[in-house]
Amino acid sequence: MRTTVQKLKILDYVNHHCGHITAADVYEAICQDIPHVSRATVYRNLNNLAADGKIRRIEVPGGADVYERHSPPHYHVRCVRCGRLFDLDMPYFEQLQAQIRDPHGFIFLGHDVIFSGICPECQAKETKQAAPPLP
Amino acid sequence: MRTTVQKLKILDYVNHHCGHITAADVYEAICQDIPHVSRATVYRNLNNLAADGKIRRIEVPGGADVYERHSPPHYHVRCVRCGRLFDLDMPYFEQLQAQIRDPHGFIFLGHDVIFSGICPECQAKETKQAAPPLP
DNA sequence: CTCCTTATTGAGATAAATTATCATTAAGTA
DNA sequence: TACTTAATGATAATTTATCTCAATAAGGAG
Repeated sequence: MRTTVQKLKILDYVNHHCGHITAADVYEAICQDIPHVSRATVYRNLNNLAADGKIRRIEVPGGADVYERHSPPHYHVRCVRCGRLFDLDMPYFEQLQAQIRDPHGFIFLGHDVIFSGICPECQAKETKQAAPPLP
Repeated sequence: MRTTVQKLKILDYVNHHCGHITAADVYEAICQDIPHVSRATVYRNLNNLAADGKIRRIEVPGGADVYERHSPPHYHVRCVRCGRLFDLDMPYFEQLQAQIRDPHGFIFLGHDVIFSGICPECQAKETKQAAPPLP
C-alpha cells in the first residue's frame, strides 16, 4: 500500500471534521487542494480506509453513505423528513448478537441500529405550517 | 385514492410471496399480466402501500430496497458477500427506544437492526476457493 | 541518485436504483 | 353518460457508486 497525497488529505479531512461526512463532502473539500482529483479516487480511498478500520463507514439506507472518524461504536437516528443522520448517546449492545436464534448458519460480523424519527428542526417547520394563519 | 388494477396486482403479489421482494421483482411479475406497466407505477405504489402500512418496506443500505408482506416486526441479517437479506428469529426490542438518552429532541418513530454476516452459501464458496488445489 | 516495477490516479463511461415530468388514460361521482 | 382529476406510461433526469484503462508517480533495487 503506497502513500499518496490524495490518500493523506482524505484521511486528514475525515479525522479533522466532526459528524457525518459524505463522499461528496470529501470530494469538494479535496478539490480545493487538488483541483483535478477524481471522484473515483475519493470513493476508492474512503472504502479502503474504512476497510482498514482507519475510519468508520455507515451505509445509510435511502441515502448516500457517510463516513466518520474512528470512534467507539454507537447508534444513529435518521430524520425521516430531511434525511440527516445524528449520533445517539446510548450503550452499544455487545451482547445483542448472542440473542439471535439463527436458523441459517451465518457467521455474524456486527450489527447496526438506525432509529427513525423527526428532528427538532423539521418538527418546528411542521408546527409552523400546521398553525392557523394570522387573522 | 382510487383503486386500479396495477395497485391491486402489486399488493396481491407482495401479499402472496414470502420473503423479500424488490421493486424489480414486482415489476417483472406484473409485466406478465400488464405488459406495459411503468416502473414508475411500481415504485409509486410500493411506496404508497408502505406508507399506508399495508406492506413493510426495508431500506437496505448499499442495495435495492426490499418489501415484504405485513408481518410482526423483526430484524434481518445481510450477507456482506452476496448482499442477500434474511429474516432473523429473535425478539423485537419494543423497549429499545427507552434506552436512548437523546440530546437532540427527536420524535422517535421506530428502529431497524440489520446484522451483517456471511451466509452459509458464501462461506462454502470461500472454503472451496481457499482449499489447496488438487495435487 | 537513477531506473524499474506496479500500485494508484484521473477522466470519463457505465451501472443500478429511484424519482420527476407531463401528456394521456380511466375511476368514481354527479 | 359526462366530467373531474387521480393515476398511469414513457422517458428523461438524478443520484450514488463503480469500472475501465492509459498515464502517473511511490518506493525499492542497483
